[in-house]
Amino acid sequence: MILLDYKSSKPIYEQIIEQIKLNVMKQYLKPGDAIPSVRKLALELEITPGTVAKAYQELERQQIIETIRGKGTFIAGEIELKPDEKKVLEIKKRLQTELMELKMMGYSKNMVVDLVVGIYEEMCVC
Amino acid sequence: MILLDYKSSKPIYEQIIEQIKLNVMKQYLKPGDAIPSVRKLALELEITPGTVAKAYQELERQQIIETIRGKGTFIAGEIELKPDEKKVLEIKKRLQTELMELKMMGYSKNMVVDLVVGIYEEMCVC
Amino acid sequence: MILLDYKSSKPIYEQIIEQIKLNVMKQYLKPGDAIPSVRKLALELEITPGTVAKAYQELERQQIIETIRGKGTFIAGEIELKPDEKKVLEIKKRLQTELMELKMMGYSKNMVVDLVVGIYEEMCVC
Amino acid sequence: MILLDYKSSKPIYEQIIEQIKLNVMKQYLKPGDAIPSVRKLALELEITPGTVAKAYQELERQQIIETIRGKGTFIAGEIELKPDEKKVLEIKKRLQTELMELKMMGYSKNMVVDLVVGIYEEMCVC
DNA sequence: GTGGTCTAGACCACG
DNA sequence: GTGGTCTAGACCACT
Repeated sequence: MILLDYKSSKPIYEQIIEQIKLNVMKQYLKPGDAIPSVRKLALELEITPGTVAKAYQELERQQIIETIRGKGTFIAGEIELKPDEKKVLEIKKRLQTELMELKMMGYSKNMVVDLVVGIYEEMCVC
Repeated sequence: MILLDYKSSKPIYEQIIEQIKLNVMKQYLKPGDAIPSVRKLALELEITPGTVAKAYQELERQQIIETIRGKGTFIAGEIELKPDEKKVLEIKKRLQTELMELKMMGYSKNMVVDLVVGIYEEMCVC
Repeated sequence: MILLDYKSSKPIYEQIIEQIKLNVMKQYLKPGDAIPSVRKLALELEITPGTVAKAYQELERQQIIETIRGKGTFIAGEIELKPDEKKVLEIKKRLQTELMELKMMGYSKNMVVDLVVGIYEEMCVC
Repeated sequence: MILLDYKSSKPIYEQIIEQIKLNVMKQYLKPGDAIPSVRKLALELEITPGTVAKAYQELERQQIIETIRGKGTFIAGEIELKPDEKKVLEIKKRLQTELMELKMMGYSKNMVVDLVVGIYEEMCVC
């Protein structure tokens, strides 16, 4: 369910966050579903519990998951869509970096759009 | 010409690389144009020369610039477009991360496409 | 009568203690009134009896309730007001934390006082 | 400058967060001021660097401080006051808990207001 | 059983 | 020098 790239420079805890978000978006994980306990996932991924805990805490901060004391961790009931101007700006900057790389490799506007649409559609059930 | 965000988590040297590439793409910098020496740029940006040197080294490796001993540093004659499968894959992964964030903020496919087209067009003279 | 927030970081048993105290203060519960047995309340709140028992023990220690073997549990006859210097100090510390958060959100002194008065008045029959 | 209560049940990293916020509010720390490095503060407080790092990361998330790569950590330039409905509700709940305790010790409305005003005024320069 | 916190180290990239 | 990440444990409170 969660695949890590241990060689990646992207921190493991961020990879976990992303994978779970992706699973939620693809509706493999639905509101109320339990996700593995910190220790269980740590064993499964062969990492230390602290790293999983860090990921879970960030996900809880983002209200993607909810922890119930002594019970476990669950996908949050309602995930609110709140557009955040500041965050969009950051994302735009990062997108620019990537689009620039593509453009330098000869990607035209249409090719870029096709690529983006492909990624977007693959990401959801819509 | 080069604007740095010292608070950003993106390394300064990467920001320099990116800004110079952007200038090339917007044709503010054309093949053969001189770019400031390491020391001069370091002074201008109020950073240490080592950081600028690191950026220039990487740009030279990517054949965006050329250093001619005793003369200075220049934008490379011809920048070749070489689509690199591996690199595209990496970019796709990073794009997915960003698109996911947008989707979680309520961005529809069309909104994402608009955003991307906007960034792409702003990036070039086309 | 007792509402729990299972997602809250505040322990369930503490929530029970607080809710019962609140009921006493609002005079929904008066000296001599019976309160549900541990098992009954546990069933009602869908939690384990141990958690309810823990709450009742603490309430008994604070002389808010009294357990009469074979009869049940009741609101204590007279609840004494004993100002406890040490406890007030602890409360002040915690209040400071909360007031600081409010201040950082732009709450002026008057706004804070209004808020506090509102909470206080809502809490009692006065 | 930062005093910890090692016996407190309040996590050390939260105590650090609070103390720094307090210092900012009292204007002992002003925008642009450097705060001790993770290692330095850890040595000073005789705790491990990880705990300090956790506090600093949370403060950065709240935009109270800013870290500049390889340089250090500084008080943020502008601290924005953004009232957050949800957060206020949480604070109200916690305030209710504390006010209830006070009321049970015989504190009248006026006494509570005096206490709160005292804490608020002590907290700032205003 | 659960998650939260903390220790005492380590390694890394950055400037 | 700086902060960020991670390990491999430990202890705690809660259910």
